[in-house]
Order: sequence, then structure tokens, then C-alpha cells
Amino acid sequence: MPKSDTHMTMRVVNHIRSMIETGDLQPGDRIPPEREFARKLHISRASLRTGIGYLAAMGVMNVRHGVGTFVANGPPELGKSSLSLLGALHGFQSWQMFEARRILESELAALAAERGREQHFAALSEEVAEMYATVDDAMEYLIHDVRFHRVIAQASGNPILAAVMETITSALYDERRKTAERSRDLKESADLHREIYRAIRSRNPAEARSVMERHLTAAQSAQDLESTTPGAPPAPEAVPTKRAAKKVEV
Amino acid sequence: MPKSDTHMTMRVVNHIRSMIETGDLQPGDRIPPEREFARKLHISRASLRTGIGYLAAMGVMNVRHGVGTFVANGPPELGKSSLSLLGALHGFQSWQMFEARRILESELAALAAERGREQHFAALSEEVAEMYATVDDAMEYLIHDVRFHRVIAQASGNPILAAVMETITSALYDERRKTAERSRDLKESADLHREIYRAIRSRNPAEARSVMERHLTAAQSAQDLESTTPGAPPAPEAVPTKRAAKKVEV
DNA sequence: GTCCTGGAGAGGTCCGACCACTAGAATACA
DNA sequence: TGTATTCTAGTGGTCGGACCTCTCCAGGAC
Repeated sequence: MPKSDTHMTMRVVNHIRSMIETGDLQPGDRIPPEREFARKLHISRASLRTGIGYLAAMGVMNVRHGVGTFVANGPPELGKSSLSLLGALHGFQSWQMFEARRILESELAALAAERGREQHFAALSEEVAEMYATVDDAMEYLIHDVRFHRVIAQASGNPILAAVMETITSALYDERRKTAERSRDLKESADLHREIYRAIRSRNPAEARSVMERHLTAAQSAQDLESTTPGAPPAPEAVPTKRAAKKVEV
Repeated sequence: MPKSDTHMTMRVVNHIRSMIETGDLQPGDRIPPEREFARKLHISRASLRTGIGYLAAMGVMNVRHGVGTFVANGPPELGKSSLSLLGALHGFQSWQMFEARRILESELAALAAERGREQHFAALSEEVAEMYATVDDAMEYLIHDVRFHRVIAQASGNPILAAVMETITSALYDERRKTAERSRDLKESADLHREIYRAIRSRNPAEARSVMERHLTAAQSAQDLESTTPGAPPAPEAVPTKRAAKKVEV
């Protein structure tokens, strides 16, 4: 939706975008130094920087002070803190984030059961094993927990849904960090993950979806218990707006 | 995950964020002029601008040349073009976007059936009527189509999922605009929307989900027919990465 | 070999001037 | 009087060029 010319910002964005589309720029690549690049694009360094800032905010570029600016190469993410920011603005509730995650990951698990490959199964199996091995170390356990879910997202074959999941869980952890770090019942959690793994491996989408939903519901309850803001029951909000019409494009 | 001090950008972001959280800044509000605001924060205008740029990229602020800078007040969205950008970077496929949309909107419809209120039903009904009235004007029809789906998202009571949907459909329209603008079979489409409306109004989540899925599948097929890049069959990608561990942040 | 220091090169911040757009006030005109 | 036009204050957008800070690593001191 960005208009091409004028607006230096978009000029930079589109330029880099096309460099990516033509393959001139690959994930992990470094772009030229700002001064040089700005000269090449016939724009000021300040304008170039606003463009880069935009890309960086979107998670497409990765700026490292004193080193250089790089094309992101990690797993796709929508701007990391964007959800957290939007949450502050629109007053997102904790239960809403959990619900979103539950829905997304359930479908992701089902898709993984349909499309997962042997490599994914192997990776899942390994993470489950690691989880059992670290039931006494919450910190370490969490790492494998996160990896497990990430592998499922990858196995789903839909990077878009995976990116959305990444964004939501990221915001969720942001919030969790504020409360206690302690965790309990890791053994039960590991059992559930093992069930999920088995359902996926046996290519049973319905089962995978259902177990994943059970797992996340349990996780939410556990979280609510030690949180100050208990998960609220669903309660729809105000009236539907009518004014949005003018914002419609195409 | 943004670190507090240093990095002027984050100083600005956090400052505005806290102004939002304390209610000093409400959606639609205008922030002070850059020169004045910069003086008040004891930073340069350039730094203030990078911070604002970040917020704007996230969709939290809305900058209008010659007018002022405002807190966003529309429906929550993750940065508009972010998906489109990420798509260029990670090579998102068209069918993946459709799939993501199908999954999301189906669940959204189910939730709307559970939680929707009378106001939402009325709004939906009105949009359906408008759709029937504009089956001969594709452009006009599309506006009501978009509004219809947006109301469902709102009725779901989960603004996070709604925001994600908004982001994905926005990217989808970006692509659609590249192809022909013509549309056919609007009558059939309107019929399907009417069915969805009825399922929601009668509080039948399963039915709502199912009809919505049918509708979006049909829409995808129609799109594929006149597109140069037909929707590809599902095909999972490469190996699961292992390196992601270091990126985990509790 | 190890440690320290210095410098090159990258991004980060700042300043101050000027450009471009918008909206509303002031003015001209019918 | 009413309407169109022009002017102008205020706001964001761009510029360039100076200077600061951070990283990394070569090269010397030990």
C-alpha cells in the first residue's frame, strides 16, 4: 500500500524491497554503509536512516551499532514489540492473547500432522526428550518448550501463521516475565507435549489439534493462578463502527 | 524486550507508551509538535523523529504531513505492509496467505456466533443487504464485503485475532490489486455471506465456521483462475533449524 | 603466546536551515 | 452577502555536515 515515489522513506523501502525480490539481497546479507548507500541513492543519510528504521521496525532489517545493517535471517516475525505496543494502546487482555495462541497453535498442530516431515518429527522427539531431562530446571525446560512449538510451526508449512504465532507468544512471554518465574508440574507438561508429538507423528490432525488445545488451556489456567490479573471470561466489546469505510482500499 | 534507557529511540517509544498506559494519551489524540516535544524530552528533533517513525511503522502512531502526529484510533493493525515486506523476504506463497486467512476467519466466525451482540448482527445484516444491492458494481460490492468481515472480527471479541486478520487481508488485497479488478458471480458470493450471517445470528459456531471456510475456499479458487500464479498444493519446506535457541527470551 | 592499545569504519545523535503540505484566516470579487 | 481566491502560520519532511559511540581487529608491548 505504500506509494512509490515522493516520501523518501518509501523510496528507500521499495528500493530495498526490490533488491530483495531480485535476489540482490539475501537474508543475512549486509547492506552498504549508510553514507555510501545514501550517496548511491541520491538521498540524504537522514532519509536513508528513516527508511532503514522502518524496515528494522518491521523486523526485516537488523541494525548493529558499530558493525553494520543486515537483512534479517531468523525465523520470520512481525515487529517484535508491536503486539505489546498495540496491547497498551487498545487494552488487550491476557485471556485474549491466550485465546489467540490457543486457536493458532491448535491449527498449526493439525497442519503439522498433515504435512510434517521426518526431520520435523525427529526434532520434535528430541525436544520432548530434552524436556523430560530438564523437568527440574524451569529455565532450561522453557527453552525446549519454545523450540518444540517453533518446530511445529515450521512443520505446518505455513510461515505466515508461524510468524503470527511467534509474535503472539513473544508478547505473552513479555507479560509472563513480569510475574514470578517459577514453574511447576513440568512433568505433566512434558507428558502433554509427548502426546502432541505422538499425534503429529501418527498423522492424526484432529487428535493433534485437540491435545494442543488441552495443553494450552492447562497452561493458561496455571498462569492465571499465579497472576494478579486472572483470565477474564469472554465479553464482547462496544458497537461496530461504521466509519471504517473510507479506510477501505481496493 | 526493548531496553529502557540509552537508545533515544526506545526512550521515546517508552515515554509515549507510558503516556498511553497512564491515559495521558488516548486513541485519536495529537502529540505536541516535534520541535516542542523534542525540547520537552531534552532530545534532538531527529531522535524524536526516529522514535515516532518506529511507532508509526508499528501502526501505533499516525503521522500527517502539515497537520500533526496522532495516536492511531482505527481498528488495531500490525504494521500494514509488514506482511507484504516479510513476504518478499521469505517468499510467502499466495496459497499460504489464503490458508492463513481461511483458518483465522473461520475461527473468528465461530467466536462471533458465540459472543456476537445484537448490534453486530444488525451491522452484518445491513452489509449483506448492501451487497445484494451492489452485485453489479464490483468496486462498491468489495467495500461492503470488507466491512462484513471486519464486523465479524469485531464481534468475535478478540481484537488480537482481528488485528491479525486485518493484516493478512490487507496483504492479500495488495496482491489482488496487481491482477484484474473484475469480479463475477457476486450474487453467489452474497448468498454465501447471507448464510454466514444466518449461522452467526442463530448462534451456531460450527455452522458459521464451516460456511466461512466454504466461502473463502471458493474465493481462493476464483482468484486462482484469473491469477498468473495459481495456488500451489501444500508442500512443507526445509529442515527445522536448531540455532534458534539463543534467540529465546523468557 | 598473551594482553593491551590504537585506529578504522560502522551506526547514533545533534544542530540549524530550508522545503512541502494543510488548514484556516484574510482578502478579493461577484 | 456570499463565494472564491490568496496568503500565511504551523507542522511534518529533507538536507548536509559535524561530532559521538561502539565494534572489531591489527599491531605492538610484555
